[in-house]
Amino acid sequence: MPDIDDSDEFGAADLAAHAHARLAAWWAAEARDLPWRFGRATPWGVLVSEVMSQQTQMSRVVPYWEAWMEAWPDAAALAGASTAEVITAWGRLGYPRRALRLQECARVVAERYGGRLPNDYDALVALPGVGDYTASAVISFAYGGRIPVVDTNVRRVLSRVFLGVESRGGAASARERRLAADVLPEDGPEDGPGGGAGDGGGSGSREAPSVVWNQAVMELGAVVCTAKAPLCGRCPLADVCRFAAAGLPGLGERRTRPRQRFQGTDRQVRGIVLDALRHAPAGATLPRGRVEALWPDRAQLDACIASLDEDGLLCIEPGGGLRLPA
DNA sequence: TTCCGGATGG
DNA sequence: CCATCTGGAA
Repeated sequence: MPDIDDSDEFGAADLAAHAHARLAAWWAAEARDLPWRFGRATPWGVLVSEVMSQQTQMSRVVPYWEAWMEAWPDAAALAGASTAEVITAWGRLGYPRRALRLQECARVVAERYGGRLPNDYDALVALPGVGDYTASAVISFAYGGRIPVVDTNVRRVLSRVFLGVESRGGAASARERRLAADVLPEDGPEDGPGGGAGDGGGSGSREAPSVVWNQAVMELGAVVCTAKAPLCGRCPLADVCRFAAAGLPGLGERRTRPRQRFQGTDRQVRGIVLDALRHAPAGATLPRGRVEALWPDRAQLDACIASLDEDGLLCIEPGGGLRLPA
């Protein structure tokens, strides 16, 4: 289905030609040297980096990723770890359910795919903890495949540059997805899959234009084209950006819902409980008395413990003591 | 005080 | 739609 606004389509395609070259040059000069970039990580390592990065700033992810990959270099290794080890190693990255899903994912990859991460979208998106974003990111960044990668940063950048408006909260709109597909550069015949990480000798020298574009758009959104305070003075696309040309209308107006505070929420309580378990001796049970001292609101505490139990993040012993799952 | 690379599963 | 986690920086 073609875009309703034809003039917009042609305009976008025109801007894209400039944007591709500008962003590629910017990426070559400015990309942060993260350890899973430039062909230095296996596809599995790239997947781990994406899962960790979904929830945490890169600067905090890097040391966790390095320790994690050293402990469990591939899916088979992670599949063989105990759940308690995995939860402990996840540390304070946050959203520990994702650590469990990553291990479930590793077990599926190990058992069903012989330890090799699939390289097709349908197989990837069927893995535990892998949705559209992560599947696309793995195909592009790890396998060098040509596919749009759409996360919040990408939506914000593309919407600003090509449409001149802020992207809206909630799921990506059909128009945003179409835009991401429309402006994705074509890859030359010699730029096909395989140029990325994983196979290819690890030089990481030449990535396909679509791969560079995907990474560069995300990077631009992370460090320059930020939500509330974009650094247009340092943006390689500033002179072709429709949002800048329009005077940044409605800058930062994106969320429909005000952000939930953290203090006093179940999320904080769950974090406190899990952190106590991480610091208990390996395999030990945290006695009920110690558990009750963790949070003054007994009803909330017990509700959170029950939800952690349901999530598989801890086990409740008969006397009310808690321990990490085996 | 608000913001960060908010995606995934229910 | 809704819940999920953390801590440092701006």
